[in-house]
Amino acid sequence: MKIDKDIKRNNYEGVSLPKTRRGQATFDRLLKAAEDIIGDKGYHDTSIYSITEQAGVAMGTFYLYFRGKKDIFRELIYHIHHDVRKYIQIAIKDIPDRKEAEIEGIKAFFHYCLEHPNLYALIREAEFVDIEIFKWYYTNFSKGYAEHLEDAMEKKQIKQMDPEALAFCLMGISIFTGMRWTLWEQKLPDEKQLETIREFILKGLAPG
Amino acid sequence: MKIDKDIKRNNYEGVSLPKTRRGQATFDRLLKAAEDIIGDKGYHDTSIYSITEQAGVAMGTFYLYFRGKKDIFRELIYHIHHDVRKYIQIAIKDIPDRKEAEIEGIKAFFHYCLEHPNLYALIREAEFVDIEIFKWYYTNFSKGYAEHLEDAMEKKQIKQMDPEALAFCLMGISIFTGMRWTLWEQKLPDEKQLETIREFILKGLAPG
Amino acid sequence: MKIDKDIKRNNYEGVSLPKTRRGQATFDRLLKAAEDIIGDKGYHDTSIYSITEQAGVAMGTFYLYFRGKKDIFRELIYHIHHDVRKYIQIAIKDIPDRKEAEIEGIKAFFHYCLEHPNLYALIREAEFVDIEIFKWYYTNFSKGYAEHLEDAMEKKQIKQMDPEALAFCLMGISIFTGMRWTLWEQKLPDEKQLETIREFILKGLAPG
Amino acid sequence: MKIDKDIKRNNYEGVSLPKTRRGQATFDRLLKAAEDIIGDKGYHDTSIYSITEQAGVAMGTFYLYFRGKKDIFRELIYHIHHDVRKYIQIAIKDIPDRKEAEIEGIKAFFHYCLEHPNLYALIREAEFVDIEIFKWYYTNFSKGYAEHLEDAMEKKQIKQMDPEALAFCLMGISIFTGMRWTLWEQKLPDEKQLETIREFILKGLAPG
DNA sequence: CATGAATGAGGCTTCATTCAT
DNA sequence: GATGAATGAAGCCTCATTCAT
Repeated sequence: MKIDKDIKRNNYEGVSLPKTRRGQATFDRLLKAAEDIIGDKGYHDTSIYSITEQAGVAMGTFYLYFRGKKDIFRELIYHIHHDVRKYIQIAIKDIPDRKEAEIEGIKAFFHYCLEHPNLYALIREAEFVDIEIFKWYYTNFSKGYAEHLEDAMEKKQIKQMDPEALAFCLMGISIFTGMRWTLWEQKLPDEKQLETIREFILKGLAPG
Repeated sequence: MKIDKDIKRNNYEGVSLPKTRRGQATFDRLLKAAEDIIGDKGYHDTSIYSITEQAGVAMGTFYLYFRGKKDIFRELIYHIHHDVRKYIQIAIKDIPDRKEAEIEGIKAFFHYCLEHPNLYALIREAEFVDIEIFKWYYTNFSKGYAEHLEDAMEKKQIKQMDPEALAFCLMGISIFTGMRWTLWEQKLPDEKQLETIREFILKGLAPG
Repeated sequence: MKIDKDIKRNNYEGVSLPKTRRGQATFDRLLKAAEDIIGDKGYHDTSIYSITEQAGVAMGTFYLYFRGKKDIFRELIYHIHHDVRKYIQIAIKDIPDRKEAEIEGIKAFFHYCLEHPNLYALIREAEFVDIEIFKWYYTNFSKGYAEHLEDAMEKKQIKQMDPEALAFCLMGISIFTGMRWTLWEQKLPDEKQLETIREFILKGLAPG
Repeated sequence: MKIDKDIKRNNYEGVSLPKTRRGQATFDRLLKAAEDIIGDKGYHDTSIYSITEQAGVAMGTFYLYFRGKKDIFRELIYHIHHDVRKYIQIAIKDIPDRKEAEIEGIKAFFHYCLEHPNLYALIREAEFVDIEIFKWYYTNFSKGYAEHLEDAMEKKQIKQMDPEALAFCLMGISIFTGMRWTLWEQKLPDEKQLETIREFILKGLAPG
């Protein structure tokens, strides 16, 4: 898995970055409050007032930095995107074998989901808040994924297949399984289940 | 894949079934209108008024049959659940080989998604509207799936593995891939992509 | 205290009396239901639907007998009026001394209030539902009261004073005290308190 | 009669006090409008919209200061409570004789009722809007009253009796009589009637 | 006599956003 | 940069009453 060097961030589209240190602190508090509350109650049940209250600022302040409610949500998605990628990258950076890296990447993803129970849910919720950011997220993510798979195909570590379709298969497994164990039980799949997932993927990818 | 013979329907929780023919017609019109509009604009952007308007009844009539917006949404999910299962069941009922049936079931699911572009999205949206119905849906669905897989394992058609984990892997692939091609391009994965999915799954399931 | 021989009841003003035995039963059930529910929750928090439901009839049936919500309320007031008077009359009918009869009448009234905790409250509520019926009730009641007092004045049993003002003083004491012990503690004033009330009234009324 | 020096006001239960001068002005206008309209049409026939309209603010503004209609009503009751007590206190502050003070207190109360025809009715209506505030009102009022009577009993100005029962007798007379002449005729009882009330009370209270 | 579906005005409440300070 | 009062449209829901059967 690969991390975008730079997530394109347009400073003037819905979000106005602060210019002073004090402003930066306010901005950060707003974002943190949004993460907490939207993460907890979802986008639609979160009012901007509750965000500013939690952040300890006045209502008007919100609009100094964000054009509206959707914009802070989008900002949140960018942050999660960045976080997840970094988290996974760190987990797999020393694994030379590609197939093994895939498996470990998925496990890392599970861990992320469990550590931030409602954060990753926001990615899924994005489909119903701002479809464009949702598509951006998965397009972006899958591209990185697909490149990796192509690499591995060239090196004959995995079978030659359509990289995008394959990427979505693997993402589907991770995301859906991750959701299942996060929402239902808030724990990892047990050993036997992990082994099943691992085996299914490894055999599915195996060359020949 | 297996279809519940009967979806348990609790008549007295949030939904009041009509007692006369006239009432039944009204009820049906409301449900159809909800399907159209919620399907089109999503749960949160749909007002109850717009549903009644489309159904050609007065606002108050809505509340004769549903306690609130969530209740008609839940009713909709029950219907979709039933529809999807029936659709898939019909598609695979004559396929004797289990692995082949899985593949065809997934293809049928893709077709369903494409034919009802925004209906299946409601299932995903349910996570953010009524988490219980969302969990009910996938718990229910996965049970049927897992039973089938167990069958196939006993018959050595597929490898012995954890059936639930495997069911969620396969569902993850279908649902995520289904979403991808529905949302991005409104068409099926192309031949090469379908072949990739097929091969990945078949190899992943293969015994030995 | 005296009871109107006949409470004027206009059969065609808001209330349509039933003509058949079956109708009479329905009418009675409606009235009983209204007494229960309005007594319990007050006029404004009672819906006609809840009355018909409790009475076991359909909504439309209500309008066969009552023009609207106010009309059944008014009917209730008539009934309570009649009840209260009868109750008191029975309690004092064998007491020859007028002053003693007043005291016993008040005690009987307290008992009525305690036995029908929320029925007498409806009389007070009438001020805010239908001021005319409210005024009717107390005008009527006070007239009977005043006549009695005049009688007693002629017989020199009590001092010569303005009968109406006196009637309202005595009613004020009964009603306000009755309300106090009903609402706060749901029991009678204790011995010492009763004795205070008794003494205060007797001395106040005493001739000379 | 005695006036609370300070009416306990809980700032954080249903009422949010404004923080700026501008806010205070708005708050006051809302309260004044509520007094006018609820006083005029009663609690149940007053819509929040009509209050805001009269106050010249938008609907939403109401909810900046009051959680709901009940809360502004309660606020009103506090104000009336305060007003009435002050009004009576002023009227009797220079009267040394206790029995005479009682009589004058009641007359002052009559005047208050006539000057604010529908304000005191709100106190009675409170029984059907918010029973707790209603009980608070009379509990509070009667306590002051009873203390006064105890004083007078110690000084042998009036007979030794149960102070609470006596207080409710006197309050019953004032309130019921006050209501009678306010509602029926909007004038004071005439000379003869006043004299009757006066005599009845004075004799009733007389020591010995 | 009785039913119960349908009406629709009316009221309540929330909340994203603006704006004067 | 920050405040917080004010807005008002938008949506929810109730319920007295009517009417076709």
